[in-house]
Amino acid sequence: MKTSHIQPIRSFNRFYTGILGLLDRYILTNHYNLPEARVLYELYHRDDLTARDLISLLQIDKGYLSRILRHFGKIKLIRKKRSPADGRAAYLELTATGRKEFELLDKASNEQLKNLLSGLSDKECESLVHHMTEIRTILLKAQKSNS
Amino acid sequence: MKTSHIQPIRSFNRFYTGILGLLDRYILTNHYNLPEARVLYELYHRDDLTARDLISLLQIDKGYLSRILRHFGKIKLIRKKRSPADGRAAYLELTATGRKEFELLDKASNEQLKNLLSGLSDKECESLVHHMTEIRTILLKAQKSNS
DNA sequence: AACAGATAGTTGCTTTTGTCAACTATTTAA
DNA sequence: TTAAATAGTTGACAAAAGCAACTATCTGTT
Repeated sequence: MKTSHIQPIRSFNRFYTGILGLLDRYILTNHYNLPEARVLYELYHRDDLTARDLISLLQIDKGYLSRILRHFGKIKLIRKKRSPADGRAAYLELTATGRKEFELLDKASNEQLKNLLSGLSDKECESLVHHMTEIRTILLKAQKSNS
Repeated sequence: MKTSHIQPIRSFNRFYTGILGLLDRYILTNHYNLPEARVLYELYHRDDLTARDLISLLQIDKGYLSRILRHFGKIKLIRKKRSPADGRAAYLELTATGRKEFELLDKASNEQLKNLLSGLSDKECESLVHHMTEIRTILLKAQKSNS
């Protein structure tokens, strides 16, 4: 690892922070904030998650999460099922309403991104995806060798 | 732009949100939060910025910014110079203390990133930078054609 | 010059977001 | 059976952010 690479990477990070801010900002105006949206995302994509799982997945405070989940329970987006194996834990799942709600959110995010990319050609988009995949591979390796 | 590219890009965005969170989280424990750090960054790197400039640069609420600046004034990180041309506006600049303070923060960020990348070879780092540059070019083009 | 509207920045008030520590209930291991 | 650990909840609070009203100044129009 060369020190000379640090600056350009940090510069990219600042740039990409802006991009993500742009994409998030628009979506999260109403209804849900970022942590809430992330919770919905995880619950939509994985089964048998507990609060504990979400805490380590999202790096979120357990008190804060508990309130988010209570709120989601109240507005019928999620259901809790006490684990038969462990009476303290509960498996979380989206209700049909919850799934629909996530899909709306997801669709809006797609639209927002499409909008940003609308001026690009197929080739450019493909290239974008390619570079992203590469970055991901490299950073995953970095993370792995760090743990 | 093909719709099929949307999903992998959003997946990368989630991944990179995690990376940025990792890097930010550690740095910003004490002293400054993200908006504050960004203000310091801008003031360190550019002269003759006004509050207005920071608002459009950082997309931050002017009331919130005003308080941040007042705070920075109190702890002697910045100085305000009334613009001779416009009595409402003030040019902002870091004091010597402010510059030192930013440099500490900046150094810590560098260390944090170095740490993340420590397992990578020079080649891999170079490749990382390359892909980042490409992404940036493409996204800048996308943004431009959107405005 | 005099006024109307725009702009830079500040301030008070409020809401949202997030943190912390104490607590209950349950489980695990000795 | 008891002590320590763990899952989750709750209350109290602090930090972060947003909104709208306000002051001071500037710009353009008549």
